[in-house]
Amino acid sequence: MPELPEVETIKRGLDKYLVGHTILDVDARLPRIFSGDSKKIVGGKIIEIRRFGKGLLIDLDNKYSIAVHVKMTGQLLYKEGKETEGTKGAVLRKVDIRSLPDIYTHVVFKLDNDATLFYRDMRQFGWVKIIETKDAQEMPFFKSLGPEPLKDLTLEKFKGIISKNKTAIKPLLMDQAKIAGIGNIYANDALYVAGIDPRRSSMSLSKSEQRKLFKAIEQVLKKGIEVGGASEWSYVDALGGAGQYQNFFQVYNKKGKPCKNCGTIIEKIILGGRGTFFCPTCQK
DNA sequence: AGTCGCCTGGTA
DNA sequence: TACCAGGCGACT
Repeated sequence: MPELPEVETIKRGLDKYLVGHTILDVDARLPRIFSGDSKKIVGGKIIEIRRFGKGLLIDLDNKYSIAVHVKMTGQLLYKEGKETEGTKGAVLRKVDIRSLPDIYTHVVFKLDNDATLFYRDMRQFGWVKIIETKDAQEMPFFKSLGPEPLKDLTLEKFKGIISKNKTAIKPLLMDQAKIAGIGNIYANDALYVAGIDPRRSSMSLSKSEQRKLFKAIEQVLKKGIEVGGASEWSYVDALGGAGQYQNFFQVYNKKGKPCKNCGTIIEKIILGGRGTFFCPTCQK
């Protein structure tokens, strides 16, 4: 699920529903995606959810944390207690929480008050790790992240990153070590909003283009968060609900459709191994 | 910097 | 049947 706005939406859902619960039991059904000692978190109370790039940390009050990366199809799904079961799950649209756990559910966290947290992942690319909270920043994934848009990625830092690299601008935006959180959807859309060809060498951008791209990144990420992320594929929020950013795609997944600005047909190429969509007229 | 592998499912 | 998919890491 993927990118910053989607993971942020999950985080906010977990803030609302998961914090305060005590973990009573952990059932790791697919050991390949699970690491660490599940016994360490039993009895721990969830006190905070933190997001770094596309990764999440669920902190407990006993010095342990659950680190989660959902990669392409992972989902963190919260089901409330029996007394009110269905009032949240029933309105669900993409994943019916009442049907869990199913064959794609790989970790089940049994919580107090009859609530449950499920980690569900069709493609099994994601991971769940039990770690000591103090070790989180030392994990390779979290340690390698660059600055975050909408947080510590300032225009000055962005200009520095852009001007020091000669790689194509789109793969650079998606390099988590350079900038954390941008994935394929928002990289495509931000470059469209900024009017920049995704194949351009990063260092070839003018000062004005650097500023436009910085603003475009903030704009598309903010919009993504505002509408709860993009549920074009399997992404859902913590209650199994769909986001709406797919209705606001500028160029992502729009091959063959007319550009919203000039009507030119949107093209698709492969860049850095990923599908890349752009308007050959508006993006130079 | 590019390609492949990890997996499963949806679509042409 | 072949190719595609919000990611990432380990290879060349």
